[in-house]
Amino acid sequence: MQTSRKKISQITILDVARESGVSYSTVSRVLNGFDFVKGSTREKVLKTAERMGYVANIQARSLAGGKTQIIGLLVPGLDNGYITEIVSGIDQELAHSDYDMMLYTTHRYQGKESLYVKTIANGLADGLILLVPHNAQNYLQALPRQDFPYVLVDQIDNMYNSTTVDATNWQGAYDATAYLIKLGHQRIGFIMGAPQLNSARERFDGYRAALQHHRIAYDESLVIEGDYMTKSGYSGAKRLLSLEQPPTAIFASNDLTAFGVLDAIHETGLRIPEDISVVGFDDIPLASLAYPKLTTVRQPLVQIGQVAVRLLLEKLENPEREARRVTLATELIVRDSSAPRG
Amino acid sequence: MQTSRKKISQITILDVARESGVSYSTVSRVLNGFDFVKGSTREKVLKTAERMGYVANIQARSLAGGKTQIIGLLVPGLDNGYITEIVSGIDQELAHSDYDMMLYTTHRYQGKESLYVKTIANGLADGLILLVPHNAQNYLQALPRQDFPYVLVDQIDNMYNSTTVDATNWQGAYDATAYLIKLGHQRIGFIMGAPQLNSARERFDGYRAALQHHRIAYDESLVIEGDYMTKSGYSGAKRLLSLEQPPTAIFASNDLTAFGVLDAIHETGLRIPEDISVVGFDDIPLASLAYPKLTTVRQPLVQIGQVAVRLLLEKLENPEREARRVTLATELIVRDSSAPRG
DNA sequence: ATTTCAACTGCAAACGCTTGCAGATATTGG
DNA sequence: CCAATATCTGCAAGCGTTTGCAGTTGAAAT
Repeated sequence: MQTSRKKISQITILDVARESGVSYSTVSRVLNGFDFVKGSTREKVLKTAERMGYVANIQARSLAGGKTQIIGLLVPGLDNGYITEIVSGIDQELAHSDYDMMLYTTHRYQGKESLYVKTIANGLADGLILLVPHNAQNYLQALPRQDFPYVLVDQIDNMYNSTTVDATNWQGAYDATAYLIKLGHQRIGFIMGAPQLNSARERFDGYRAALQHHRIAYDESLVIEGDYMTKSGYSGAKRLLSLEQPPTAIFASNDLTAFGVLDAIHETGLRIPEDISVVGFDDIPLASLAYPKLTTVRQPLVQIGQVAVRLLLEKLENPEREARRVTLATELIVRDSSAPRG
Repeated sequence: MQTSRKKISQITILDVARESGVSYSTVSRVLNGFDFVKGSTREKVLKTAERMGYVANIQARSLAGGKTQIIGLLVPGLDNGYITEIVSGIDQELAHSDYDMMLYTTHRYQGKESLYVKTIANGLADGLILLVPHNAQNYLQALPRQDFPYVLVDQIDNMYNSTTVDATNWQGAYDATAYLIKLGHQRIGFIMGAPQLNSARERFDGYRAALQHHRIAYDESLVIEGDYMTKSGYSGAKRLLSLEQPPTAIFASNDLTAFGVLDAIHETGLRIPEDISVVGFDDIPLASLAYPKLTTVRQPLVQIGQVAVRLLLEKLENPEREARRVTLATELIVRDSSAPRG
């Protein structure tokens, strides 16, 4: 048997009730802002609670069926500017609300993912934001109630008609590719993201559409499957550069990947952008600090987070509200890593 | 009155008990790994729980006095590579354990800080890690039990004899300053961090000690009070550069500040490092991506997080364990932003 | 075959809160 | 001044667990 953890003198609703001479249910009602409590009583209770340093016990509140004023946030990890930017947006927006954030990292470990969802939805939180879950369905199945309020970020799902926030992945990729074509590039390498994410697929589609639209033949050897990580950009670029006829530009599916590409190119001694252009996607803070400064497709990451929160709060306020999908616009940011074909 | 949230069919310990034909307390004991349960019974219960998709209700468990297997983490915000690196370390280390992380951001808003501490320590989590709390005392006072297990990161406190992890701030600053002096710099600007943090004070002391030790007169006009933010680096550098006799090197108290310094210098057209050297502190991931690559004092940020977790887990396993302070070594990383005085 | 004891299992209370319902207290009109 | 009503308050049950204590079982010892 483990050491039994003695609960020492927590100040409870009962203490506050005793101290202010009312019943504990009245205290509860005051604390929850219900009507039917005389103004003077309310004042008195509030003051006593304050004075005694009362802090509600969330677990008890939740157990009893009350609101926790917590919203859960599930992210794969924190090792990535893309995610931390969105989290930051969520955090900012939540700071204006009465809700607190509880963040869980899954490390993409499937076991934990659905466990967390269940735990959170069991009452630990009032709502849930899922950040790029690899396969949303798995998560959503774990929801104990169909109507538990949640929002999906950057991952659509076709099965459950979920409320979703994402960006114009297709259009962004199209724009970037078209921009490179306009610069005179014909052989444009593409390093894809993790194919199970639909952002990756959409960007790929955008890339192909731009090629086709400009009557450039699609060359499979120029497309490398990656996983949105720096390493895959590095190895992908290495492969592209070793082709008999290497590309004159590389479009990486995200900035992290682009950094790997930058690295690989630097190693070969080629100059950027004189010898080869590089374009990324996301515009994480690092992008403008890289050398050379990265041309990229900006996703409004902070805003994505903010919108996710707003949608969730809407849903929380009005559970009847139907699901909707908000897609924010991307924007091509031209910096120093791209130039006309030499 | 708000909409009452109906609890829909959560699978409880009772369901599992009924299904496997034992009492609910036996199920509880199986789930908590206690002895005194027949092997066959244990198996059966485990299997049934698995099959039924049972997930423990943390709130109930906590209320009843059990362990939550959650450790709380309080950080000022997520908008800072320094913090996210440490958090990442914490996260990594926790991933190997049976504990989950719950992260709260305080935005340095005092009201929330002690509220969170109370909430968490009320049983929501089994332990607590405090990341750079502006004034640790405030937090620690809020602890309902003196012996609630917690660890302070990068902030010592003299009052409560807390378990602490930090880095050799003094030595790191001393080393950086001495390095600049060795390069021939005599007028070395210093931009301080938020003075209420003792890391800021220690670094300042290290800077002064190095000057003194090398018999360079301390010049107050070369020291600017900052707050560890990029903006303060920018404005601080502007001020330093507009001195009649501007410094030939600037030591910024952290990398974020150094980025501001870089910016300000770039604007004036001065070259780095030919005209002026810049040194930072922390070595956040951005540091090696900045232009020019930043010379800086590396703190083992990820490791700091990991150590914090390890100390906390130790304490959790053995509550009798006395508090201790672990100070990790810093290391000067020379990159491209510093050079001999021209 | 009985007793004895270890090995196991179950009951019930408790954790701090919310909330339906009933009861109490003002407040008003007759 | 009383009844009727509106307004407020309190009791008690219940949320899903843990755990002390008492009870049951079964095998070994007599």
